[in-house]
Amino acid sequence: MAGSGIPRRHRRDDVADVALRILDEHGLADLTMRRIAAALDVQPSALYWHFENKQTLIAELADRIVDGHPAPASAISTAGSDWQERTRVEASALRDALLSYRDGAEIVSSTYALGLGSGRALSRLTDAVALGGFDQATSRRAGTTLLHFVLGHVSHEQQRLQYDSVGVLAEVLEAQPLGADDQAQAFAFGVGLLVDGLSLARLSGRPADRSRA
Amino acid sequence: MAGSGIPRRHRRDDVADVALRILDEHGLADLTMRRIAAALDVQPSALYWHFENKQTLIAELADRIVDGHPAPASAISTAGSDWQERTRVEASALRDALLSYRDGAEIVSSTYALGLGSGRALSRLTDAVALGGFDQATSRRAGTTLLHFVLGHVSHEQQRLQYDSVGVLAEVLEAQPLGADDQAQAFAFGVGLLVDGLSLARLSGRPADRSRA
DNA sequence: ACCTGAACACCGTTCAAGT
DNA sequence: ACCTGAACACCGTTCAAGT
Repeated sequence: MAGSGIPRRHRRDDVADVALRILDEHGLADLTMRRIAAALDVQPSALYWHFENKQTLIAELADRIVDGHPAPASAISTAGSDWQERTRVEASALRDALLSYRDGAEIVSSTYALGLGSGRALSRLTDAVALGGFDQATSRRAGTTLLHFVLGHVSHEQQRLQYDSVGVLAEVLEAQPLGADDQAQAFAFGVGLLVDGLSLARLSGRPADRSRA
Repeated sequence: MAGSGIPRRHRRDDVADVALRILDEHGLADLTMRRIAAALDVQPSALYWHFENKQTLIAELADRIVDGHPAPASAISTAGSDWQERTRVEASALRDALLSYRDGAEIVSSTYALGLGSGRALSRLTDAVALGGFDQATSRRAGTTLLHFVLGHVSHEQQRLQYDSVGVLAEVLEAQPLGADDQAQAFAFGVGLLVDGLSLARLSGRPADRSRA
């Protein structure tokens, strides 16, 4: 029986490990400090020796999710110095990373909003765009725009997954099944729009260009 | 003294009214059922006669926020049948609507993610794009992409506002002040990118086009 | 260095009963 | 039609004390 005898001892990484497992198996709503503690066979208060608070712990998870699934070297070398392809590759890799854990987009999105986490997701996208020779401010804004789109899209995508699995959302207006392929296509569409917009900015020398067709 | 005597009686709208006031004055974190009840001089359980649960109440607030701040008729008539201008106008009006209440973007975003709410924000953007003669699927995807960007951008914007006011976020990496004008410019940049991307799709006849410069 | 035990100050929601 | 009162089953966080 656990619970009697000397207390279990853990390191910071152990806490993050089980938190990530609970996240993936039960979702963000069930990721409570008390549940993490129970899985470690420890009192809830013990977690506060390892992490200042819950948000800090979640920020650690966000970094692991983003870093654990970088763009494959093969795709990067195929893209070469083609900034458009490279941007698509990085966006797609980020999507894969977020999809690799339940509620991954929510985790990364809230961490980003709070100004916590490494910011690696943003810098990857920004660097990919910068390959196109845009000035720093433009690259950063484009990176931010891409990040907003990716986080929003995947959040939505993951909510659908969850509801489809529980069988809710049936009675809502536009409830066609919307399979994985449709989602991937819709994602590529959005990224393509942004990349095309940037190409046009490069041609005309002006972002947010107001010229008419 | 309140609290003694016959119970206060309210209608559904009264509940939403004070909820919206609490949201704007104290933020989403302080928008609890217990606090709303206290402001109405009523027990928390009384709220469940008017709303099925908290999410349903929040969905009502989301609809009010979006509907309460439509694009001005003057801007719409100026845009005329110019789908690009109309899209910019609708995106900008949506941003204004979200900014008009504290944490407005979060409220609308979570409601949208849960498949609740009227979906008017999405349909306005989609309709604006459709003015350009795109097929229905393309208009819808573009509308979704725009919505993700707007929600993501304004969420971020409102988080900054909150932290700047409390004085946190000082020690974070990229902590330049970033005033209201910069935010508006960054917003216009993102919307411009999407609109430009769509223009290009229309020229070439293909969305997410893969042609090189 | 890492954890316990107990407490503090909260949450959303349900439900029988009242008027 | 609208509300009370009481309860249920939770939260995150703090802190003195233990080993």
